[in-house]
This record gives sequence, C-alpha cells and structure tokens, in this order.
Amino acid sequence: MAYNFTAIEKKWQQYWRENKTFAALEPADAGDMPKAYVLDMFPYPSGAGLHTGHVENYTATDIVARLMRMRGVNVLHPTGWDAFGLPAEQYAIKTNRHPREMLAGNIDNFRRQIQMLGMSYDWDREIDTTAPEYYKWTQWIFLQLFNSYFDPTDQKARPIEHLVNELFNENLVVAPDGEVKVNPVQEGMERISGEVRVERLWRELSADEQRDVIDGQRLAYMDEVPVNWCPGLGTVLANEEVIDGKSEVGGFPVERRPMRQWMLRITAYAERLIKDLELLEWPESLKDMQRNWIGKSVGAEVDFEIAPESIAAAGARGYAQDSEPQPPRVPRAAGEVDADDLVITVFTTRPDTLYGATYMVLAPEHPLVDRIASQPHRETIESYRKQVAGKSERDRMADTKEKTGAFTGAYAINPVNDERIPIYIADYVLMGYGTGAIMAVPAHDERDYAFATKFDLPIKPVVRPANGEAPQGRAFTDEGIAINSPLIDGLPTADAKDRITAALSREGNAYRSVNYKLRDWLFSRQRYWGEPFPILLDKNGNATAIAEGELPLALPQMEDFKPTGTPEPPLSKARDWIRVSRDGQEFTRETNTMPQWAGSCWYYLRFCDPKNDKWFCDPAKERYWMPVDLYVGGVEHAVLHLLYARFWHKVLFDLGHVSTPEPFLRLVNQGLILGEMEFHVFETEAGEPVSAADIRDMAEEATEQGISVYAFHKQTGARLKGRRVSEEDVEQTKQGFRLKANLEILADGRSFKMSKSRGNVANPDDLVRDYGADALRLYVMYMGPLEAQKPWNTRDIIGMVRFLNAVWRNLVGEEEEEDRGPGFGVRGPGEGDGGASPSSPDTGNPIPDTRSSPDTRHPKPETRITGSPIPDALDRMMNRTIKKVGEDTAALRFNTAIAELIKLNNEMTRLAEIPRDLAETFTLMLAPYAPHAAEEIWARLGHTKTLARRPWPEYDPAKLAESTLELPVQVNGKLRDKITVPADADEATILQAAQSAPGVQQWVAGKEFKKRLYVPKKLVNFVVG
RNA sequence: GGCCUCGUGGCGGAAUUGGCAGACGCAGUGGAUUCAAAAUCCACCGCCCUCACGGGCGUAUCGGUUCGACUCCGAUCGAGGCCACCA
Repeated sequence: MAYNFTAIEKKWQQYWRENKTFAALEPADAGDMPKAYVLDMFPYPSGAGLHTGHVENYTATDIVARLMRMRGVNVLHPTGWDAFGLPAEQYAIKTNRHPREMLAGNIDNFRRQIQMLGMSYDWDREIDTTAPEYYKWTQWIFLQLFNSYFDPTDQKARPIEHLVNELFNENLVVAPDGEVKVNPVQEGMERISGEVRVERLWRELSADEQRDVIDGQRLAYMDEVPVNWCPGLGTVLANEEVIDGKSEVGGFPVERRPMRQWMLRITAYAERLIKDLELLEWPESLKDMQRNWIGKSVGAEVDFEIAPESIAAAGARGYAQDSEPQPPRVPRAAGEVDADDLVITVFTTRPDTLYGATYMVLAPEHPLVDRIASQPHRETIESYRKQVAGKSERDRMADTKEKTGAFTGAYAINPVNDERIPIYIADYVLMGYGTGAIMAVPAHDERDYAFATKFDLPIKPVVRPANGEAPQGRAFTDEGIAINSPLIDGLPTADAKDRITAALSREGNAYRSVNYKLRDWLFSRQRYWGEPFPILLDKNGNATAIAEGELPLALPQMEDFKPTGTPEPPLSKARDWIRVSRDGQEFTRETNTMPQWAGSCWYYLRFCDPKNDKWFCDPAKERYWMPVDLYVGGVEHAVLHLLYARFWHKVLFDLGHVSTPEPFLRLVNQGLILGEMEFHVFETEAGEPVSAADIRDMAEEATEQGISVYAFHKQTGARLKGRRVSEEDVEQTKQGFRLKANLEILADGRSFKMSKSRGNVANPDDLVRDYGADALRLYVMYMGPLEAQKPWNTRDIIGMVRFLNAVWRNLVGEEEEEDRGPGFGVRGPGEGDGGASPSSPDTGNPIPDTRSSPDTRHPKPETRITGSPIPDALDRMMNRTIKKVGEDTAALRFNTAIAELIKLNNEMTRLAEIPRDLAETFTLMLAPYAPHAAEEIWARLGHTKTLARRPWPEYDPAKLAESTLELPVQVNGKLRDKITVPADADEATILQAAQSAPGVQQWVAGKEFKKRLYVPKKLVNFVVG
C-alpha cells in the first residue's frame, strides 16, 4: 500500500467528531446561507450490522451533503435508530434477552460502522425512537389523531371540538348508521339509498350515543374489524405487512378474524395522497406503486331492488335476529321509497354493461344475506359461509381460479330493463371493497365469466370491440361499442357510461361514485416492544386520552414480555401498570402497542430540533428545515413507511403543526445490491455438476497439489479467452492452468439477493479493513447508477484502491520507507504552505499534526507539485472536469463523476510536474467521494484546516471550448473519415474540407450529392446516390 | 393475470436533446522494470475476413419513422420489481 489508509481514516474521523465539523447551523446562525435537508432512511439496528445496501444509501447522501457544504449550503444531515418493532423483539425472544439491552449493543455497533465509513452526520442530532424523550412525541402525535376528525367539506383534519360544535349548532346531523352528514335542511333533500333512514339531531341523542358518534369520527378509532391475525407472532398485522398470506416478518401464516382494534383513518386522505404526488420529485414508478396501492376507481353505485316475492319468501326482517344489530327503524318521510322494498347497492366501474348483468353476487358476510335467503337455500348458504370463514387467507388466494358460491333463492330487478336476475353469494366478492355486492356481467368480466360458466348462468354480450371480433371462450373486458343496450346502443364505452349513469340518477337509482382499495390502517399490535397507547379504557371499553402532561407514558420494564399466544397483549401482564383511577373512576390502560412504523412516521421532523422537551419540534426550526430536500432509501418502503409518513404529515399540516403539505420533496431509491455472481452450470470429468465455489476450491487445490481439474459449460461449450474452447485450452484447463482467472468466461453466471443462507454477503468491516473506507465508498458509487440493481463484485474494488494510490503518488509522492509508524509516510519539512488561499479562511480547528515525528532518516520524497501555471490543454481538461464532476455529483450520477476524476488523475500521472492549482482543485473534487484521503492530501499540500467547507471549485466557461474541432464525416450515414477544423470555421469551409477528406473521396467519387448535412459542432453527413 | 422497469464486449457499466457505440474500471494479452515476485509504467483488448492497407457485421429478435436509431414507434422473446378475485 502506498499509504496507510487505516491510520489516516481513523485520524480524520476523530478530527471530524471532536470538531463537530458537520454540525448544522441553527437557523438563527445561518445568515443568508441556503439550506438543504439531506436525509437517509434511518436504519433498523439489527444484530447483523450494516449491509452493502446501507453503505450504498449512506455514501450517496454523504457525497451530496459534502458537496453542498463546500458550496456554502447549511446542510442538515442526521441519522438515528428506528428501534421499536417486531424484528428486534423476535430476535430478543429467540436469544432470550431483553430487547432494550440487546439493541444498545446493536446501536453501538451500527454507530461504529457508520463512523468507520466516514459519514458526515451531525451526531448531536442522533435520535432513538425507543427513548422516552422521543416516543413521548410519538404518543403526542397519536393524541392529535385521536382528538381530530376529517371534515369532508374542506377535505382536511380538524380538532374534534369543531365537530361537536357543528353538531350542536345543527349544521351536521347523525345518520342512523352513526355517520355524520350535512344537515339536509340546509342542502335540500339528499337521495337515500338502501334502508330508509332519517337523520337525527345532536340533541335527540343520548349521552352514550353522542359519545359513539364522536368516537366514530376520530382519525384514531377503535373498531371491530376482520383483521390479519398471526398466531405465529401472536399479533395482528396491517395489510401491508402480510405478503402472500404470510407475515412479512418471520413468514408465519396469517388468518382473518374479527377483533376490536385501533385503526387510523388513512382512507380519508386517499384522494389527497394521490393528488399531492404531483408536487413531488419522486420516481414515476414509485408514484405508480402508491397510486396502485391506494387504488382509486371511478364508477357508479347502482341500486337493484329485490323482487317482492323474494322478500316475502325470506320472511324479510324476521330472519335478521342473530346478525349484527340493525339500525333503528324510523318512520319514513313522504315521497321516499317504500320501507318494505329492499335494495342492493352495487359499485361498478362499467355502468355501460348494465344490460349484460345476468345475476348478482353478495359477499358472504353481507348483512342483507340473512334477510333475502329463502328457506330452501338457507342451509347451503350457511354451510358455504362457514366454509369461507374457515379458510385462511392463503387458501383463499390459492383458490382464485376455481370460483365457488351459493344461490340465495332471491332475485333482484335490473333497473334498466326490469329483468329478474338471481342473487348469489360468493367469496370472490369482498365485503371490504365497494358495497360488498356486485352486479355480475359475465360477458365482460373474467371473474363473472368463470362463475357464470361454472353455475351455468346466462352470458349476454353488450359491448363489441371497436374493430375486430369479440374473443371466444372468455370475457371481452376492453372498452368498445355498446350493443343490445337500448338506451346506449352504438355509443363508445366512455360515453355510454356517462349516458346511463345520468339516466339512472334522474330516477334516483344510481350516482357517480369513487372507490379506493386503500383500507384504514390497523394500528395496534399485541406486542411488548412498541410505544404504549396514551389511552385509558373505562369499564365499557370506551377510550379516553391521558393528559398531555402525563407524557411520555413509559413502557413498563417487564421480565416476561413474550406474546401470550392469545389476542391478550403482553402488557396485560403488567398488573400494577394497567390499573389507574381518575376522579374516583376506575380505568385500565390500553395494553396494545403501536406498530413498528409509528416512530418512523415523523422522525424527520425531530431531527430539526432533536433535544426540545417542550415541543416535538420548534415551529421556526420546522419552517426553516422542512421539507426534506433529498430523501434516499430502499424501494421496499414504497407503500409502507412512505405512505404512512405522508399521512401523518398531512394530519399535522391540517392541524397547523407543520408548514408543508408533503414531507419529502425529492426521493431517490437506491437499487438493490445483489450478491456476487454464482456459477453453477459446470460438470466434472465424471459428468457431475459442480458449483463455482467447488471449482474455485478445486483450482486452488490443483495449483497446490498438481491435481488435474477440468470444467466446461454444460449447454454451450465453454469459452476461454473469448474464443471457442480448443483442444489446447482443454489441456491447459486440465492442468488447472489459469482456470481461476478465466472462471467468469466459463460461466453462465447469475446474481442473487445477498443472504446469509447463500453465503454471498459482503461484510463492511472486512472490506474497510482490507481496502479502506474511501475505496469502498468509491467502489459502491462506481458500480453503476444509484437507482439500478447491480451485482456486487469484491474483485473490482482493487480498481479504486489503485486509483487512490495513484492520486497519492501524484499529489504526495512515493514513499521511500516500507515500514512506517502509525500515521503515514513522510512529507518534506519545507514544502507546501504557499497554496493556502487567504481569501476564504478555513473553518474549524487546526489539524493536529499526527504525522510521524519529523524524522531525518526518511529522505525527502519526490514531489511533482510546482507553482508553475497550468498549460492550456490541461487547463481545459481541468475546467471540463470541474463542470462534469459538479453536475454529475449534484444529479447523483456518481459513477460517471468518478470516471472523470480517474481520467484527470490518469492525465496527472503522465505529467512531469503537477501545477499546485490543479492539485488543489483535484483534491477538493475528490473530497466528497474519498474524504479521508482528500483531507490528508489537503493537509499535506500545506493547509492547516479541514476542507469540509472550502469552496467547491468553479470552472471558467471560457476555458471549456477547444480551439479546433474534430468532426466525424459520414457518407450515407456511415463513418468514413474525421476532419479537424478551426472551432469558428463556417459551414461552407467545413463541408469543403469534409468532401476532400481522403477517406471520403472513394465513397463520393462519381456519385451525385443528394444532400450535404452539417450538424453544428457534431458531424457532417453526405447523402449520395 | 394487471401495472412498471430493463435487455449494449469475457464482467460492471458509458453514450445528458436522434449525431463518432463501447468512456471509466475489472478481467485478459504483450512488453518495460526486477535476481525473482509484488507494486508500478507503456501498448493492445466487440465479432468476422485480411500478412497488411482496409473492409464487412454489430446495442435481445423482427419490422417501421429518419440523411442518420442503443436512443423514437409497433410486434415478438427474455429478465427483474410491485400488486394480485379491488367489481
């Protein structure tokens, strides 16, 4: 090694830490500096330590942060620990330790590793989501949600008191289902679908009813809902945490069961969460993922009346006793539909296919089923319902091809043509989406088609393709032209939808409707390691917030924190903790805890003011730093963290606690780093397949022991040195000769995700030890575009080590002595100080001189740094490099920026003398990428303070242009020659020169010029024929 | 099945607005240096034909637009990601 990176890196890490080199300035101290908030997705401090994905993520933002500081920007670049949640707790249980104690060690290890990589974080802002000083405010924000509701008129959250006032003043009324709506007296009559229901005024409600109405409107509310219960983890999970019917953490099976749980009303924000994506500089693909997850569908709700004889046959209302309590029946107002009519409301995105509706399907759990199922069918209906309820999520998904269901015996009336159509129940209709009921149009929906085929129901086409034939044997689901539909015949689908919706809504049978796939966020977990809810429950299970002054509500220290295996959370075992009396009333504490995502929903706000114990974040500081200007992290958070955080942020925005509608302005996903290539298509002499690892081992053995090894590609025949394998190659290979070096040529390799089980994990500790942090940083950034998925290849790091060594040799000099003390080589005592620029003083403290003692045994090293001016050609190259590196770095194109630095350094290697100006400019440009080496070289160039805030080099636009141009000359689009012309030559001159170029002559001689094309500063093209 | 992204040398990748395909690094080959090795330096390094000069082909495949296509359009094949009975 030409220089001792281990000692240099340690030295500078210590210097930065002691001098707080990267501390962000408080807004009051920043003057007119621009600000930038550069954020990583902070790590979950697992026991495994940093992986290469972390290194990629944090190096990228570190480079940007360092560049910006050099450009005079006040940069906030913090980190911390997202330490609550399932993985830590699972691991703690497995290893029989307490999560807190276990995490303390993990966090220390993460901090050490991050510092070892030279990340320029402001360590005074480190936060830990499990610290009471932090989760105090997580709980506080939860109380904001609890104490707010969503005002549908203004589409924003408001304090719950506002709702109470509106109800009290009778601007709002309560519908029988408990929903709140605008008082119809003030809006004229509203259409009422389904049940005949009459709204009630606030004063007509009992105190308990009033309480239920209010609780039912909160953004954080409790509800009995079918949830994802995971017996393996002993907790419920959010939809987002369930993958293919199994838990994301641990991969345990998940089943649906109804439980009373805390929910957050994220659905109220569905529209704004879609709309405001437009404000964001995010990758389009990620925006698409969020849009798809929210899943907006525009369509219509349509009412189907149930045929009167079906109601009579079912005995109508008498049968509903054992189902959920029905809303109170109330006398109907004049002019409304007959109370004895029952109506099924469906949601459809294709109202234009209404004439093709040949049957209906209700979700098995639909409350109307009890009221319409006629006697002879009740038994099959009940047994089908039982069968569905017993199915696990996974079974249900596995069965999507084969449709199942049962006939209710009832019929409905199609409102467009008064046809009687049968009503079925089937589990392909979901209670949780739309109205839990559909009109089935088998001719134009694949699921309906499959069901109709199985149950032998009529299939009636009502749309034909605009051109071509309708497909046979399956549904035609595209848009087209309406047929067999008297009201809309001949209309294209879009117009047909409008027309039929308008027609039906005049009769009160339909109206436009929007549906979302997004469900409310299941927010409680039956786990120990999370934030306790700041909630007390009375003996009826009603929730009351604890006073803000009582926050934080500390998580009780428990020896036995394991899940109970039942829905009863572990905190219920903390007997003393759960019992509370207030004002002579007995309460119990809520024993569920918040999910893993809670702490990360707002941590970026805390970084603006991490030590404030009066407020979650000082408003002035929040206004200064927010929004986050650059947020980098893995795509795995596309629909979890990033959706939840946006939701919380919007609530805080509505309530006036934050100043921006969105938290993360610009977001970049770093691509996954795959493991090293794996080779697996070889055969041994005996014809057995062997892996690459086997071959490597064999090759090593071969060289050591002279055993013959031989391998070739199974399908294609192996290629060596870019040629087909010859007899000679096989002979060489048999002797183990160069086999190792040519492995990849032999291989049909593939890369896989890094994983312990594959044993292809690259460990940052080993890499830093062997190659240094700077080389690792360079390699990880040089692998390819930040966003791209790339295979790891430890072999390639050597290129970056060579680059740094060459830089060192160019700018510092050759080391003469092999064994040096800690520190690094030597520097001549007299050289250097002339370059320190007086115009912009260094900030920070002087660098401690940790160089080896001035030791006269070492001869003065050769140095090629001189004070002579830069020659023109070199000056142009330097200026172009400044431009390119600056632009590429700012645009996160780190790989090409590094390539430019390497090119300039290669040029310096060829120089006999290196002008000081070039040396310093180069060092400054290197600094964001290889900060330790750059600082050390900077010091050895004679500077006494850190370069962290030295101005980034400026280029001189006048020096970018060459005085002559080299232009390619094409004939009929093929390159035939190149000409060199003065940069200011006019078109006629250039065309003349091009035409007489030797390589062009033979192609144009005797031919007619059809066109002479000159693209300024690009090329010349002659079209001849 | 739906939506999205992507197919360039032996490998990672570059080509920023439609204008010299393969920058830069790795691997490889030849040479210099060395007692030797490591390290370093110089040269070569897409495929085919040719002693050479030179020529032909070439960015998954097929077709289109254009003076000109890795880049734009259409189809096909292949890889990856996300969602997945959402009416």
